[in-house]
Amino acid sequence: MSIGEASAANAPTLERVAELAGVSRSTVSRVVNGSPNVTPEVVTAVTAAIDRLGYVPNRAARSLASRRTHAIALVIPENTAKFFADPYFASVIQGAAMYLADTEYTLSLLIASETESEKTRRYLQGGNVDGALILSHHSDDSSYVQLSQRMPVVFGGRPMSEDSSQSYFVDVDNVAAAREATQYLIDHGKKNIATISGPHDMASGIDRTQGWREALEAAGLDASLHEEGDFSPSGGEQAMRRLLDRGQPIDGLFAASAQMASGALVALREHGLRVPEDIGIVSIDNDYYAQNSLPPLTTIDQPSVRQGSAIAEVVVRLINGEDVPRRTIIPTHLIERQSV
Amino acid sequence: MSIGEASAANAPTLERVAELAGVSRSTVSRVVNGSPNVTPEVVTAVTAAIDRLGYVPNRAARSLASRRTHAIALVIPENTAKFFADPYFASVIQGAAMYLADTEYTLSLLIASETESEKTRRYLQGGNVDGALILSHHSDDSSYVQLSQRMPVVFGGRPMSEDSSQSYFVDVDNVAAAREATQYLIDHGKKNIATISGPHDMASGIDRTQGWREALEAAGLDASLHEEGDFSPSGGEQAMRRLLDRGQPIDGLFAASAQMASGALVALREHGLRVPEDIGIVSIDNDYYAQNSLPPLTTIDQPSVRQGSAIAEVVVRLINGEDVPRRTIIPTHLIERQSV
DNA sequence: TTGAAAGCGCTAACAC
DNA sequence: GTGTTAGCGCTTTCAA
Repeated sequence: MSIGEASAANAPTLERVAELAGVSRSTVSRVVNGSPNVTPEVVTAVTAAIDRLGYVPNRAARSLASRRTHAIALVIPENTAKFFADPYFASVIQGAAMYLADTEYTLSLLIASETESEKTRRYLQGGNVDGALILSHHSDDSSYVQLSQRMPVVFGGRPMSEDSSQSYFVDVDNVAAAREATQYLIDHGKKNIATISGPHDMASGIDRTQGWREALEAAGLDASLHEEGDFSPSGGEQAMRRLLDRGQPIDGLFAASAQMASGALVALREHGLRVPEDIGIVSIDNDYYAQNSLPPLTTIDQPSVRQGSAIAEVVVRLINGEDVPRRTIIPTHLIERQSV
Repeated sequence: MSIGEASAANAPTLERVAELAGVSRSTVSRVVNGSPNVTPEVVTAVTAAIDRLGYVPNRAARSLASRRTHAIALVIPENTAKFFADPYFASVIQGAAMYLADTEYTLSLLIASETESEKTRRYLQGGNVDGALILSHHSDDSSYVQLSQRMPVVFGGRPMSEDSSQSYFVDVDNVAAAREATQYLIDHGKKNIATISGPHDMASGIDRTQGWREALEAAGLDASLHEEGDFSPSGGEQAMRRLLDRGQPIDGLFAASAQMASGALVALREHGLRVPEDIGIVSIDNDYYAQNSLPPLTTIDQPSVRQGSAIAEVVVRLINGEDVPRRTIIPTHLIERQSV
């Protein structure tokens, strides 16, 4: 016998509790599941027996009988290394895990590596979880949108799909956030405002670029200074170089992530450009990069921990059959620091 | 019927596969579990049936019958916010999740908040997982060491306990790493080498301080410049201030984490001290703090992703009844950058 | 309000 | 090598 079997072997069963309390197994089950149709005295007796035995329901048996797993999958996108390097995702996981810690649900971490996507899909479809949380949804992975038809699925960020209106998602208003950031630059007298955007196959990439453009056009300013990054510091650094190489005047930068802004700072320093004297920067994300860059960044705070707890809450409510709005928008706010 | 039940309801069962393949359920079970005692032809037939039906074993039923859950808990310590802010932990989780993605095991994230520690304990003891991974083990939480007696438990980092020799853990050689870092400073002519250490109730905190002291004493240098931090940037910043406030000369600093080193940099800048001209710094961790500080830090790389995959591997092998050494030491190496 | 009985889908002896 | 037979521990009609 391996060590692993030891604990399960001696675990008290519902039947033992029933014997000790002098009732049937059904009754114990009702008490455990909080059924209202049980006499208070019986509840007391059963509860006492449960405490005495230290009874914990066997999750597998429960799942098998009830056809519910009490597990929720958190699907992590293909590019794992980048995923974990980004503090945004860590915060979202944290929020989701913390919310679920107070519920009866457990979080299962799933790595959807490209080679194993079929395995992941099967796992999800195979009734192993009651719901799924999908993060960082690119335009090329539509399988998760399909999954929505078979079980509750909630996306962190608006999913890229024709019928995203059918999906449940929690997001910040990226367009508005980008507009606000850009407007801040405009209000501070900047005239040549560039953007380093996110990838064009991610909703947050597209929407933030749109917000930047809207603000610029509303102010009658040029909106051609656009280079794309991948949300990472090095992506930001390279995009900034390309921007600088254009040889056009730039006095303002809207970076779609603080990580990219921090990378841009490196390129700017190389070129002998000072922030905020020569160029003002506003970014999105209030993470370590925003707080510890030199100078600290004026940025839009998108509460990512809260976004994590929100996607978890939505999926739980969906599982419970509650009526939940398809889109949940988390508010953002601008934090003024020294980069403008 | 809630959405959640939909998928499970139509899911093909092992029995359907058996019918389609014209064999008994036991045989299908054998094929699914890779039993060697099945004719190749039967394997082919059954595999074909499985593919045709898109059969996925029901995890709950399997667990119930086999008394194995195929789930492994990753227990995250009480202070969640700090936990997630530290890239070290994110890397360890990443490593563990990636390793398990290639196995039949699933990772369940458990938040062991102080208010819910009883719940966590119950969950673990209740046969919900086949094994547990414990990170960041402080000296005051001995319950997990006890848990080792009931199921395979592997610690990330040497657990703080009288009988840590009884536990399985994966760690770097913290003493040697700290010694090497300090020696590097000595070799570069530093004479007054301070340390900002980790907490004194964590093994990594204690061991790294010891390594620093050993190197200093071996070189006949003073080992009194010691202030404690909590591995975080702000902890490092405050510790550096206390060090500076002592008014003693300091020309070298060994920081027990890159995060603390990055915080120390802030305090140093305030005092008008330059790195590496006035003071040389070596830290531990090759994370983005080490890479993106100004200047980039000379540091000891402890491969945390690898540590994560190692704890996962050890627990899986333990579950499989294999013989595994109680301690697994991951090698470290020094990366030279510009802080010395 | 409670109990009896019938599975949930799978594994694991045990026979053949 | 393969099938038969019991359950694993729980939920859930259905009666009482």
